[in-house]
Amino acid sequence: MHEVTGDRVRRLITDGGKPVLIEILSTGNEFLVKALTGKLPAQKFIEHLLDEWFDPFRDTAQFYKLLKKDKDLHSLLRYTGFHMVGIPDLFEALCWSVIGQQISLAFAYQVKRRFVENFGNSLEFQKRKYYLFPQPAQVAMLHPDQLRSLKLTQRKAEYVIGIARLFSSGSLSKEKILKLGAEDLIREELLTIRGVGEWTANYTMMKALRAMDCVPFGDAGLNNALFRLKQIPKKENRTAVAIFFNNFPGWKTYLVYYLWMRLRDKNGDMDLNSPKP
DNA sequence: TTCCAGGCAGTAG
DNA sequence: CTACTGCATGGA
Repeated sequence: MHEVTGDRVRRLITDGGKPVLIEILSTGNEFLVKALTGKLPAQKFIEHLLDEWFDPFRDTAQFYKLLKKDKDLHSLLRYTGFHMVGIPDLFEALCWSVIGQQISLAFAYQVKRRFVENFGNSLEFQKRKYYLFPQPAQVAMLHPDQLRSLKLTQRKAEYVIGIARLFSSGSLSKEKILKLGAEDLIREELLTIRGVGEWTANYTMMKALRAMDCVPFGDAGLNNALFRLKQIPKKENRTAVAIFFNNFPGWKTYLVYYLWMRLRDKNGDMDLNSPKP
């Protein structure tokens, strides 16, 4: 769905009309966006997309100040400058988090790739194929067996199709969800969806809605990271996790993101002097 | 072989 | 309310 080379990324987008392949170049101070095929959507549309995707205007100074207060968290400061990558499309975010439930990330990526390549609209440019995430209306018509063959479980196949139906029928949309306002109300609403539990609701809210205080309780990776950094006594201790995060009001989501990055760096022996992003 | 992955719904008590 | 179980695959 997106292709990164050096300081630029290509991605197929649509504002409801014909899909357009765009290329975004980051200079460090600004994004330069151009259409490689077709016509670039309105400036407002592009600005909004970049906002939701890269969160460029977030002032993280306060967050780093909080990290500095705890010695055990100093290793997270090596990610200074990283802003959380979002998933602007709510349908995609929900599907992705359902797909990723309970399985390793590597496997989850494989499944998502198969899903996108089988059911997403695509466009070829310079001999490479670029995909949009599958549209709800199309997914709504699938039979669970079509998703099972991509290695989703029967349950997950039902969840994904069910979510697609909610979107294609119009009973669920990002606009409607945002209109609820308070994070608690949104979380409550998401939890009524079959296949969406606490983990998925929080993951979706942080990635698609940019809610700032989301903690995906129960997350295996998160628990591991906190245990390694000596922030919780045992790997599974919901209360300890909650207490830990309460020290970071307004930054819980970012802290989760940084902890996930920290986990990726294996044993934490990354060179602290490596260049910053 | 067993255990665990960026969980959830359904059921029993 | 909490505790338990089946789901399904793949890597360690």
